[in-house]
Amino acid sequence: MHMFRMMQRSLPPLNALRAFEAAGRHQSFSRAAEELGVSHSAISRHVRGLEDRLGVSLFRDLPRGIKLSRDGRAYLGQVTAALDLIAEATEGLGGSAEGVVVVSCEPLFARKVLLPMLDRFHSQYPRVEVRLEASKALADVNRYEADLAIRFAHTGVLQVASDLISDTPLYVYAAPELRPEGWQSPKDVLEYARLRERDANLWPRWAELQGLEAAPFEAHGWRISADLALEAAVCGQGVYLGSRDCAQMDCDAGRLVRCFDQGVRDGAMRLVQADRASRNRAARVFRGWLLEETADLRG
Amino acid sequence: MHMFRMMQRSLPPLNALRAFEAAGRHQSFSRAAEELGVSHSAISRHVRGLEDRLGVSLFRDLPRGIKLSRDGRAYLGQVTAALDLIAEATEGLGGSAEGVVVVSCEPLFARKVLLPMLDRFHSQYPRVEVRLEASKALADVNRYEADLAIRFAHTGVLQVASDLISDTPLYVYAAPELRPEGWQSPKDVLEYARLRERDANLWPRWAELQGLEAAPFEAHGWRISADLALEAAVCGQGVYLGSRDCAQMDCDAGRLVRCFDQGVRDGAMRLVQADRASRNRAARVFRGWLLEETADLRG
DNA sequence: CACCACATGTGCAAAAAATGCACATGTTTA
DNA sequence: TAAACATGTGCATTTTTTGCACATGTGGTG
Repeated sequence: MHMFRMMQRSLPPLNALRAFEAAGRHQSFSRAAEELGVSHSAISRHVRGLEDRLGVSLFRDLPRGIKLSRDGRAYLGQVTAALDLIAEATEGLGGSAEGVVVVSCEPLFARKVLLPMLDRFHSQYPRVEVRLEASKALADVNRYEADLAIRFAHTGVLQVASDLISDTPLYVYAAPELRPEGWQSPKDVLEYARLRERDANLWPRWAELQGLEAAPFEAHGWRISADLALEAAVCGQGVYLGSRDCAQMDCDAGRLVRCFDQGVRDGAMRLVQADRASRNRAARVFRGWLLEETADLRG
Repeated sequence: MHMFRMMQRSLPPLNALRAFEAAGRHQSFSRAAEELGVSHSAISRHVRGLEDRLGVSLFRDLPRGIKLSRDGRAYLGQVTAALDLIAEATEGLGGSAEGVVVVSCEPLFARKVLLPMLDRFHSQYPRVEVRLEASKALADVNRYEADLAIRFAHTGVLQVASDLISDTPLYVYAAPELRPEGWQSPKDVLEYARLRERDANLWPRWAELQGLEAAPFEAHGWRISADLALEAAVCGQGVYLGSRDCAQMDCDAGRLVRCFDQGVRDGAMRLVQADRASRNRAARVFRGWLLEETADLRG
C-alpha cells in the first residue's frame, strides 16, 4: 500500500568519479593526478573508494601501472560523455550574454596580464564588449565610471568586499644579456641599477631575506614610473624587483630571466565590484571568467 | 612558442552541481535538501557557490521561494541529462555479471530484510544467482560454504574486516489489536508476555532507559526461538523487543505497531566476506548492491 | 645481480570542505 | 497579529580530502 518508494536516482560520489575518469583516460593514476592537480594518493583513494562502493573492479592492477577492466572500460565511456556534457554546458553558460563591462585596472597589470588573455574572453563571449581602462586612480568604484576595478592592496586594507586575483610573490628579474655569466650571489644585484615595480621599496626586505644587510639597498638610484620599470629591465637598464604575474610574459618570451629563487610577498591584486555590477550581466560574466582564468596566480 | 596550453576541460564543483540540479528540479531548496538528505542550508551554500563560480545567476530570488533564471533553465536541462547518464551507467555497471553467490544469513534478517529486496537484485543482475541460506551458525566463513555471511555482532567483537549492514535500534512492538486503547506508560508492557528478538535479554535495559526499575523485566516468562518471536508478536501473543530493520516490514503492513519512541541500541548486523569472495564477481556485485540497498539502515 | 626509476598502496596528521544549528529576513496565509 | 514558509548567514563542529613519507613490487640497465 504505502510500499511506494520514490525511485530516486542514486549517484556515486561525483568527485571520485572525476578522479576515475581522468585515471581511465590516462590509464595512469599519476598522470590523472597531474591533470587534476592533486597527488597520486588522492586519485588512488578516490578510485579504490569508488570500486568499493560500486562493488566492481574498475581497474586491474598490473605489476607496473594499471589497466581498465571490462566494466571499467564500459563505465569510462559513459562517464566521460557525461562529464563532457557538463563541461560543454558550463562552457556555454551565459554565452548569450551581451552588454558592456567597463574594467578599470592598474596599467602594468592591464598590459601584462589582462590584455593577453582578453582574446580568450572574446571568443567565449563574443557579444560582450570589454572596455579596459588602464588607470592608477584609486577612485571610489561606485562613483568612478567602471563596473569592476582591479587594484593593488595590502591585506586587510580594502574595506569593501573584493576577490583576490593575484598574490604572486615578487622576484628579481633582469634581461638575460645584462649579466651573461649568470647570477651567483645576491650581492651581484648591487652592480646594477635597481628598478622596481612597486612604489614602496621592497629591495631591503628582499636583501634581508637573502641574508644580506639591508642598508645598501635603501638607496634609490633613480625611480621611474612603475609600469615602465619592467620595460626598462627588458632593455637591460638594470635589475628589476616585481611580481611574477606581470613578469611572466616577458620571461616566457625570453626577454627576462628570474635571477634568484627567493621571492618577497607583498600585497595582492584584488577585484572590486561596483554595486551596480552585480546587476550587470556582462560584469558578472567577466568576473566569473576572470576568477577562473587567473586561478593559477593565487595560492 | 611554448605558449601551447593544454585545453583541459574545466568542471565546476560536482557536488554543488548535484545540489543545483536537485534544487532546479524541485524548484525549491528545501525539497532538494530533503531529497539529498541534507539541510536546506547546505543546498543554499552549494547553489550560491556555484553561481559565484560560474558568474551567472542560476535562480532568481522570489519573495517566497526561488525560480530558475534563463541561464539556469538551460543549464539544468543539460546537467540533469548528464547526471541521468551517470546514474544509468552506474546502474548498469556489472549488469553483465554472472555467477553464483552464496550468502549465509541469520534467519530472521534473511526473511524480513533480505528476501523482500532480493527481487530488485535479480532484476538488476539477472544472471547472478543468489543462494540465500538462513542459518545461525557462526562458522568461520572461510571454511563454511558461503561467499558472504551476514551476522549479528557487538562492535569490536568481530576480528575480521567486515561491513556494517544495519545498526537500527531495538524498539517495542506489538500487534495493534493486542491493546486497542494504545500504549500510554512503559509499565503497560508488564501486562503482557515479553518476547524478544535477541538471545540477550534487553528488556531491563529498555526499562531503565524509560526510567523504570529493571527488576520486573529480568524475569523471562518464556523464550522462543528468536526468529519466531516476531511472528508470535504478530499473532498477538505478547509485546516484542526487536530491531527496527526486521520489524519494519510488518509495521508497514499494519501487522505491528511501535509502542514507544524509546529505542535501545545493541550490536549490529555485519557482512563478512570469505577471502575467496573478493575474487568472485557475483559476490562483489552483491556486496556493493547490498551496501547501497541497506544504506538507510545505518547511521 | 645490484640499483634506480617508476607506479601504486597506506598510515597518519594536517588542511579544507561540508554541514547543522540557531537565528535573521521577508512573505504569505489564517 | 501570529504562525507557517522559504531562504540567507555566522559560527562551531564534523567529515572529507589531501599530502607526505614510506612501503611494496616491477622492469630496465650497467
